[in-house]
Amino acid sequence: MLITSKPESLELQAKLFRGFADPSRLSILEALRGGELAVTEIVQATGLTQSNVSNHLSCLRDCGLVTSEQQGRFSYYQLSDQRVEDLLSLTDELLADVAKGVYECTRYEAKEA
Amino acid sequence: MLITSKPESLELQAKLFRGFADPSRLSILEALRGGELAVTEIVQATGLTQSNVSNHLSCLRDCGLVTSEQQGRFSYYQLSDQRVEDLLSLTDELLADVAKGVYECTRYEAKEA
DNA sequence: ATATTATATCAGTATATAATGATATAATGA
DNA sequence: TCATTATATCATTATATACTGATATAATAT
Repeated sequence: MLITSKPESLELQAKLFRGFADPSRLSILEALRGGELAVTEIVQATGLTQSNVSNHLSCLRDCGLVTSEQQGRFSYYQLSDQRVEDLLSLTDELLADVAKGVYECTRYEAKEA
Repeated sequence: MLITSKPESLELQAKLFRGFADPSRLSILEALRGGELAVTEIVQATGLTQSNVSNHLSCLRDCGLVTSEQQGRFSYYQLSDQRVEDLLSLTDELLADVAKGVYECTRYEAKEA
């Protein structure tokens, strides 16, 4: 096994995963599984603030996970690719099996009572 | 669409994705695609420091993405599930298609020259 | 024209976490 | 025993980023 440190592609892949790596963004993606939604609808569906949703949507769009389309004063967002849903489904399944070990993901062991 | 904010499961799912959302951890996972490795081998394969690798391995284990087995003074790590590889493959593919838009994933638009 | 609605952006704060260097632990070998 | 090797942990620092509240922009409606 030869030595290669972190090439560009790993940075990109990490950024892609980062798009999924936040509960607020996941709730947005989850809402969008039902189809295209305007920002206000996403705000209602998730319970997040408008500002927060807008920031997360920018992130998701920059990550390539969603696409947006303007119609008048509305911006409609949707999942960009079937594989985004596939990733959500796959991790849902995976979680069902390994959830036992995912309580904590810090470098410190779970030291609760 | 009714209102539900962020249930436990979204937190867990986010943590799972977080395991993948770092270039150093991805390089470790990538190394492990070839099969079980001891920590020192991972250090060599990735070029990361021993301490750093050890911290990331703890994270990956806590996230349920890898499992470890002790043999004498060696700890052997391996991917915990075929679906971990599946997720890596799926995002590889997805990246190939949408990479154009993943240059940046900050809330600020890419404002380069 | 003015008000309202939909969305985006900004500045500031708080928190999370990646990396480092040092040290601890524990197994093996001389 | 003592040295070496393999790994884990600790404390610290620096950076990234999630969130908030305020404001800006722009489209529509009255």
